[in-house]
Amino acid sequence: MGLSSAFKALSDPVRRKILYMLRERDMTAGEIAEKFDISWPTISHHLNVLKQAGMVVDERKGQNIYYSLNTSVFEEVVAFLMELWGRKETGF
Amino acid sequence: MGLSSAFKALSDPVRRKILYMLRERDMTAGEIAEKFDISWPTISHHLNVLKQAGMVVDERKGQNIYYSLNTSVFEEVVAFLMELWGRKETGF
DNA sequence: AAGATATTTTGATGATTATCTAAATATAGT
DNA sequence: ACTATATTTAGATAATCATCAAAATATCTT
Repeated sequence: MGLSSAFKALSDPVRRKILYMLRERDMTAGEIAEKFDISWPTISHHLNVLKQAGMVVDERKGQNIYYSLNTSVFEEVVAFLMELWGRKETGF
Repeated sequence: MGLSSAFKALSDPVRRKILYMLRERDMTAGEIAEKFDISWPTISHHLNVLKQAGMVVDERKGQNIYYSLNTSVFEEVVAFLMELWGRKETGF
């Protein structure tokens, strides 16, 4: 299920934009939601999809919940693509 | 739409397996379908999803239709992931 | 304990998706 | 032209998904 949920998470532009924002700094759910013209529950849903896919981590600090990138899954995804990309018969 | 359809195409294990098989050699739709316990129309549907995403190319040769990998889209996908993966503040 | 703020959960809805069977199309060989 | 082979298209169904409004939960402040 790892690769499937990761690619599924990446297939939505809203979620890709969230990941792209988190690349610069950790953000609260509210900060993230403000960047979109989408309801908070929908953003919360997207964050949950990313969390289930292991691409983000959340941590509560007081009233806020901070989200941050979890790059370990990216390794798996990139590794799969590189293996696919590099043709088998190529020896180097 | 490019990245979304590419990631969506990659989110299905059947389609990932098809891509993985095509890495070794070009195959006809029939050869591909034989590898799965899924109906031919369903495989045809998956091939069409991959084609729409620009990840495979099809070419008719007589009765057969050959499918082959199209790696140009992979560049785009990997580039996006690498940009996401490499943290912004890292200078090297 | 009561009110304010931040975020998620619930329940509902319309859109998309994976799958099937049956029918249609295209090519090759007789 | 007819038949066999290869593959896709059409039509239907059940499952999943993105979205919203309303309600619930958690933490902080007073």
